[in-house]
Amino acid sequence: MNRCFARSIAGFNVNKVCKLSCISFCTLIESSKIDDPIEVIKPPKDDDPIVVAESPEIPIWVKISENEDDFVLPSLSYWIDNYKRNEAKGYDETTISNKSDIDAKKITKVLRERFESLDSVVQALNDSRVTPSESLVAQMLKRFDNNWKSAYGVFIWAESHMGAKFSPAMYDVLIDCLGKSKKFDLMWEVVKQMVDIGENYVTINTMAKVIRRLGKAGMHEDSIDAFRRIEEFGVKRDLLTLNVVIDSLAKEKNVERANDIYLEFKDEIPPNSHTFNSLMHGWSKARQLGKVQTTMDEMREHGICPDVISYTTLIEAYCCEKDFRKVDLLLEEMQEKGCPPNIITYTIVMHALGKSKEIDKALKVYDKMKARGCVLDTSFYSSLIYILSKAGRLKDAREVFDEMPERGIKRDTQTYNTMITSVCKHTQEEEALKLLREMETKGVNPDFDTYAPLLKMCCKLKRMKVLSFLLTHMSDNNVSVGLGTYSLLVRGLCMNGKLKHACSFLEDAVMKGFIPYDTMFKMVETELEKEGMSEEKKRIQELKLIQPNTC
DNA sequence: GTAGGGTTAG
Repeated sequence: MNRCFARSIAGFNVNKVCKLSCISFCTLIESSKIDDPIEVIKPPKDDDPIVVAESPEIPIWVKISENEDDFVLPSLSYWIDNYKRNEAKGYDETTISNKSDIDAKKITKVLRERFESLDSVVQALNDSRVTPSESLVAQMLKRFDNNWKSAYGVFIWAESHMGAKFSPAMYDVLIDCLGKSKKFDLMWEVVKQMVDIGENYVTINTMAKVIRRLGKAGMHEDSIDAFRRIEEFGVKRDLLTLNVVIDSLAKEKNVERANDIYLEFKDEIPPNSHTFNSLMHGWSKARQLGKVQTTMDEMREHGICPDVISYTTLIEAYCCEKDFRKVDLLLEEMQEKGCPPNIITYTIVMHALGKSKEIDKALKVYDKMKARGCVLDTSFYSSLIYILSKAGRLKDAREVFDEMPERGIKRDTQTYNTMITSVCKHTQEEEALKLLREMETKGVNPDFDTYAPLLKMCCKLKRMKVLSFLLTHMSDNNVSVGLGTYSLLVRGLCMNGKLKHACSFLEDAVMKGFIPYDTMFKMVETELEKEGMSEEKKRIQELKLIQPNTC
């Protein structure tokens, strides 16, 4: 009785009847792309047989809709072609019942619930009767890396079933995840656990993650402190770790402290080019051109010759000042000194020219490189696509994108992201979704930056159905749906008159244990006020008072 | 994780 019959799911032929368990059916429904031409005759309930039949007319989706508004009737028929193709490939029950896939989906389903505490996550996972594996955990940590409670829950649950400790690398992933969510007490607890497991469990990688995550959270003194005490964790305090802390501080807008640390330790730990390059980069980002130059001088005084990275950093600093005359001089100097510019140097120069509306000069850099037979890479092309699109030349940008394979350059995530962003900026919805689909067929993995412009565009166009499709798509592709996503959605929906949806996303974020930015609340409240929706406003204000559970 | 992707609107 636990089996049910389904017909014509997701483009399967009507004549082809497949047997699916309830769970398979639900996972299929959950993972199915938008606008499948199906009609669920009977809503799925546990242990209930399900009958699905093809809708005779337009595709209708009747499943799980509590709110009609969420499921706008489809217009994106081209997704359906995809299914036709899948059908041709013989996509059937065997494909969808792949065990590890099913496990991943089961776990994901469990983790999408809202949990009060870490213990309740672990409990729910215990009840799921899934047997954990190392690869399943790795996948889930990635999928939920913006959601510490789920990630840590999976980790604890799995380790308790595996009968052995995870590898140091897996622990490092957990450390990074907790640091990303600013759960520093928990992060340190895990570091201590690692120390207790045995020697060499904590490595320079672990401590680099700790230092960088503290730095990113603006806790610069804590990150410096972690470096000072690093030997307590069995990691040497050497040039490698010194460079990590200097680089982290320089990147996190605290190059002054980075410089302090360099001065404090330079006698004990003699710096190398890496140290100076990080400092130069920090000064450049702080828009302190003079300091970039003096750091380079100091480098020479230490008997270290500036390398291509030092020069490139200096050039980037002049690019920020739009001093392109000086940039040209430096490019010449590099040639003379036998340290010629490389592809990265040229990409920076071209990009800066393009951003400064000097598109013709930027294209001259491109021509020069082509003429010289330079090997151009994907990042270079992404820059080119970006500046062309920014200059309003979307057609040219697309042409460059299309030409890449002919020139033997593989289009990667970054290339697709740039193209998708460009197309979305011009609100070409179909094109944008086609590109996402193309990524799928070409096996290029999407990341957060792939979805962000698409989600924004959907907010603008009020495409709620596509939006919900994209969110599922994200998670299915192991791109974690975190605070960044919620923030984008709340803002986007608020600004485009989808207030109720903005509220429910805000609520969802709180329930998932995220602490929304103040601006998210403010924006929603102001809009609700404007619309005179006092009931909802009260609800949101109450939401603010909910203190997230820390364990 | 020593240098290259652009983000919040009006």
